[in-house]
Amino acid sequence: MPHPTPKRRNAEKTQQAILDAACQVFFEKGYDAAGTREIADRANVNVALISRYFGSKEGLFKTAILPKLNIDFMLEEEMDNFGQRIAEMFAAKSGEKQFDPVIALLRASTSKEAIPLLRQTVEEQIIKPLAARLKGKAAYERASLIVTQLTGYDLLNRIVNVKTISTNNAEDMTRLLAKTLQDLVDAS
Amino acid sequence: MPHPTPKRRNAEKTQQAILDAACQVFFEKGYDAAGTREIADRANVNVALISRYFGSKEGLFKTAILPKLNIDFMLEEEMDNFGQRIAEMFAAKSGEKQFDPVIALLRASTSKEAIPLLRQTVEEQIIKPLAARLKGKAAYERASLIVTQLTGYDLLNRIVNVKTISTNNAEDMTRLLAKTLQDLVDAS
DNA sequence: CAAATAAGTCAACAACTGATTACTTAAATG
DNA sequence: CATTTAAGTAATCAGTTGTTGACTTATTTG
Repeated sequence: MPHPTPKRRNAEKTQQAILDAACQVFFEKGYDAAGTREIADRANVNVALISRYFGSKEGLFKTAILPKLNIDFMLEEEMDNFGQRIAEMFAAKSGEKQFDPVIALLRASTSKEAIPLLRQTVEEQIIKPLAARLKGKAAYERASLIVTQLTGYDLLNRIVNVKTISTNNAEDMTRLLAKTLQDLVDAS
Repeated sequence: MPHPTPKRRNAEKTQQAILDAACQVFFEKGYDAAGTREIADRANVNVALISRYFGSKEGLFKTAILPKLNIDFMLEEEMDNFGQRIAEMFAAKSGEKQFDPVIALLRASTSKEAIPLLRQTVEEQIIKPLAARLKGKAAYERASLIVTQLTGYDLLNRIVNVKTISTNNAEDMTRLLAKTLQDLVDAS
């Protein structure tokens, strides 16, 4: 008896299962290397349902990953200790294996189809709101450099796994990163 | 008469043609998206010769790209204007379409097979020599943060093509990047 | 309960991937 | 010049990719 209860049908739950599985696989493998069949298998769902519900792999990526990108929680508190807060946060998630939308996006950052989505998200959802919180001149430029620093940090630390970043001296690393970021926040 | 002179045979030149074409294609498309057939076509060479001369696509990548990564020329001059020099250099190559090994490596940075090669190169060929040129404490940590900043800058500026980085205010951008880098060089 | 609709399945397509094998042809060697 | 060695070619393998159309089955509606 392979199917005692032949599985209740529920489009909404199926779509959610696909979205959850997509997050996991895109996070682990990036855009290109993530196969629709693997996503469907992990969701315990037929491959064809991806096309049915999300149109295409690109549509699935858009629906699953992009909305998770939100840095509001980084900007809620005061900005005079932004550097320290963020540096500690990035250091803390160094070893994390759990889903992280930033890593998912970075792993997709070299895929032809994902780049336009990524570009818009970085501009609108990340740099723009950050710049809005910066007082003084050249807010966009400073925001951009904060984002490039954090981007490179996550890329080399968590994707390329460069040892000198994660293992050397975590305290020094966090302190220096905090200072670098805060200087960009405070710069005039 | 399709072949008036049926093409002189020269293994060395053939290998060089493959290497040159490989640089171009890896630079343009990254590791995964670069196909062996396209590389062979651009080199005007049969696909099978890639396997013959370089064993595999990975072997070709290793031979073609990795040796081009060399930051010695960045470290030859004095370090008290490092920030300004490098910031100007990175700003200048913003619009470049020509082969750049850094971009080639970045475009490969999310490919499973290329990551180990990339990691070792970043550690040994980039962070290590840079750290050796930094006086004071936490040289490795400061070198790492310089590299992460430049990595993120190139990734978002030249691969993702984030507009706020390239088009907004180039002067401010260069000035701020120069200061950020120099502070990390001078930090104690 | 029967008909209509929605949900899910299956098999296949067409395009592509990296790599290999057996082959042909040119160049070098004696 | 004949033979050996090296260089290059063509066809193909086995695998994967995203996507689709025809089908079956469950759920809801009248």
